[in-house]
Amino acid sequence: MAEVKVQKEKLTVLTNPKLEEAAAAIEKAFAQRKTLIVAGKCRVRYAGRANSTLEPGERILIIKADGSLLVHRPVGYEPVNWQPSGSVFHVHAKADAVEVHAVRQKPRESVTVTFSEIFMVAVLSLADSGEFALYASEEDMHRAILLQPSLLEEGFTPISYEKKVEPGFVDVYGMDNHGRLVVVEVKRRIAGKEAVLQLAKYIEAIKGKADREVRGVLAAPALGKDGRRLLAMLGLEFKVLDPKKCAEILRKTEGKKLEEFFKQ
Amino acid sequence: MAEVKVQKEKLTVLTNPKLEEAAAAIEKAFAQRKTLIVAGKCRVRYAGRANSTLEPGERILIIKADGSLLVHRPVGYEPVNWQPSGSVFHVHAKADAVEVHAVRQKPRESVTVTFSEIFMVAVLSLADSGEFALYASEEDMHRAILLQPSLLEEGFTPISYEKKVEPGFVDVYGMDNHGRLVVVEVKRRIAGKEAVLQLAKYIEAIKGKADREVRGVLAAPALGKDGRRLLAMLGLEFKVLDPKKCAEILRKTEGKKLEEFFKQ
DNA sequence: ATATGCATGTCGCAC
DNA sequence: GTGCGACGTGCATAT
Repeated sequence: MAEVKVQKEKLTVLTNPKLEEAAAAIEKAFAQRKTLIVAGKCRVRYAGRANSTLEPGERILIIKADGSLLVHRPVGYEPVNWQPSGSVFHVHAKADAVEVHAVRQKPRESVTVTFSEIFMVAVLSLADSGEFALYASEEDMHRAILLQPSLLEEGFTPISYEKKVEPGFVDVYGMDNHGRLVVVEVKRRIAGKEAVLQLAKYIEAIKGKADREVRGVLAAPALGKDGRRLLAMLGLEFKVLDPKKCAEILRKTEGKKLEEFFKQ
Repeated sequence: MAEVKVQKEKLTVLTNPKLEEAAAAIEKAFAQRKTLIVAGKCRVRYAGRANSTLEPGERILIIKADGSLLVHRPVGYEPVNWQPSGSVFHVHAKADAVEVHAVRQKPRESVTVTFSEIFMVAVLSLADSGEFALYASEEDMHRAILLQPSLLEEGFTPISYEKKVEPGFVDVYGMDNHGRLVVVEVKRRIAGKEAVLQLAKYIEAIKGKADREVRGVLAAPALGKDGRRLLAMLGLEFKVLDPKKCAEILRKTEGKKLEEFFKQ
């Protein structure tokens, strides 16, 4: 076993520790609310909304201070087992195994990772206050239409956004230059059948209440061919709207006019 | 810097390496298709389907042999940035930074992680052939109904499963003891409005083709109250079906009768 | 607490 | 490749 401690608070790494040493380090990491990385041979069981078993193999276990847990196999983007934040952890050193137990309530579920070998234990104190910003989300597209309604069509005037109607929420809702109501469904990806159906649903809800003519417009970067058929059948319209372009518009205008819309 | 190499093939850990040493180790890990874990202070940029920026902070970077990448902040179940498998990596050692670049095609997108400090580099060879099995999935519920149709109701006789109808796939499709067609939509969670709508859609498609009476049954562990209203309005039915119970039935019967259904 | 819809969703399967 | 729906989806938000 080799232990390397650097800057007591920052990083402790054990390589090929004895199982009991590993267990002690893991326990300590829990107590100190540190970030924990364990690599080793383990078996995993999950019981909760579903059940799962994972036979022995070499994986990476990550446990964070907020009570989230990840088990990663050596391939794949997704964790094979996990626990969202808010879990409570316990570790048991057995004769020839170290068992890490994670339980969360609501829903009641648990993950048990049983290590028969441990290659590495890393305990980290990570400080991270860096801001994360995402551009070109659907929300950005909504905002861009509100800021620059001509993106949708000349003469379009927004009335409200994310308006609650019976079946759910209308993304953007406004009026065209002929006085007709326009219901807009926005999608950040190629829109399919379900987007068209969603729009149709809203249209029906609005038509039932309004005495004006109502148009339905699906705004998305593209329209899948399945959606195209349905759209035509239902007498709805499509408008090309690129998320990146919307993000660009927001960047330029700095969103200075947005407050009027957002406080309504 | 402290380097600990153990079992050359299995594990190499650098703690507080100089940036150029870290870069070399990372490069080598890419070349050898190993699993890589880097902890350090970094900034992250993503450009692709959307764009994102993440200002400097201390995080964990994981890169797997299959070309998947994860950036984990010290809190949260989800990676703040990622790249699914199939990405190609490059590392650049700069004067006061190490830049890791991940690019994938289709969709074209890239993640760049720029480390200004590196606390740890761990390079691992992980062997994992352990089988993963999940129980109580929706698929298990389908199977359980086929094996033991009385779960749905006495006298139910399955005709087919995952039958293609115009709007999509019917989960299970059969006949009741009055000779009426039964369309079954299965959900492994509390069923809401969208499950009811999905069922209604299928019913309409079947009704158009069949000359018999058609019943629609939603089978799920529970029904949300929104779903309840809609279900009543549309004249559909609900049957309690517990995923765990279905998994139990499969476990007992060992699925010996399943082949007849699956080969059809 | 429940309901609703987005997500850089990812993934697997069928056509 | 594209379409389609499941997922232990997770997550934020609004009621």
